[in-house]
Amino acid sequence: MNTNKLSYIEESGLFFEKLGLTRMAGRALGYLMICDRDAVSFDEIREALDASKGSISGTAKMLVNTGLVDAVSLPGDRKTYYRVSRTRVGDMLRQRISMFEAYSELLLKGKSLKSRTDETSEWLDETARFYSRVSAELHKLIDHWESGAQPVKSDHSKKKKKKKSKK
Amino acid sequence: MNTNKLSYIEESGLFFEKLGLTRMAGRALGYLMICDRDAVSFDEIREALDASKGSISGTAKMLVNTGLVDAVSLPGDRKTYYRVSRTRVGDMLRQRISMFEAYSELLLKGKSLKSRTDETSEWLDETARFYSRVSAELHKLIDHWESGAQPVKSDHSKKKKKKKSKK
DNA sequence: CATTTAGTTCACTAATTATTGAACCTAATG
DNA sequence: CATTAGGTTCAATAATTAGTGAACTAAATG
Repeated sequence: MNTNKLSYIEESGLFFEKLGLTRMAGRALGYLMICDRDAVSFDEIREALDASKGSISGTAKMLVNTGLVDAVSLPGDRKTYYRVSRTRVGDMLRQRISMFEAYSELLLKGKSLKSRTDETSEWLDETARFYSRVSAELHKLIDHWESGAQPVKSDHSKKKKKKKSKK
Repeated sequence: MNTNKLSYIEESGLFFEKLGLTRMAGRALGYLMICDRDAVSFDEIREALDASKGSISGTAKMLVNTGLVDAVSLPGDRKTYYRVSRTRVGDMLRQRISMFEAYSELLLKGKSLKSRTDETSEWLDETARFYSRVSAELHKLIDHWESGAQPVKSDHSKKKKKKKSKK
């Protein structure tokens, strides 16, 4: 594999590590993104990343469980293949949104525990409302995008891009 | 301190730990939110959290550096006091948005490294455009909110402010 | 100048976690 | 049935990191 691709794989490893995956999972995902193949076997991933079977085993499970990667099996072939998930683009964001909601709730709970009203309680209240709003707007944005403003899944029809209506 | 507040502090510790702070920093922030005092000294925090000076020292620096907490000093008093930051509500979100932008760029870079067009490259492109859009919309939302759609900072209008005179 | 106050710094401990590599498992194949 | 392919599991290692506590510093106070 060429140097650019190898360093992309490392970059991807570091990026997803920041998001809470393991570095190895980030590497594997980066590899799947750029490897120009429809699906890649367990052992091909292991070799490309120069890692142990144990590590790839855990990594593959993690990526499939979080929905970032799809496992693919083929008739007459006992290997498992992997590829970047065909899920909708918003799926990853939805998880993040739940953090905003949890934050909003944490702030409101904090406010309710206070026994006086002060600038901090006002801040708690406003910030909670803000993140609640952020969450709602993001859900709207995802729904709008996924409802066809942009084509998403391979749908076996002709790819014609419909223009987005102005918001 | 009552049990509810103590467990809120722990809950806050765990929450912010998930966001990448230390557990102690999350505890401190939770404590500042609910402690019903205008500002709290280093040693009061240390005592409330039953932690070491070293830990609170690092924690206080971290919270002030990330803008979540303001340090306050008073004339004729050599202690440093801390309180939940008076920054605008969007400040914390802005940092998160930069991750969406970084993600979008990572995906586009991945696409550019591919030597063929396939479903994965379409996915890379669309997902990149989606997160770029998410980022833009969030910036708009923050600007709108902070520009006065909702009151944010203690301004110099009708809100009455209390003077601190502690010693 | 000596003491006190308010923190800072740092070596160490404790805890967690990713990765390895070898042993193990199980379904398919010879 | 024995072997092999394709993983899974787990004990051990490596690496990172939070928190402690004691030694230290710098500024204010007596």
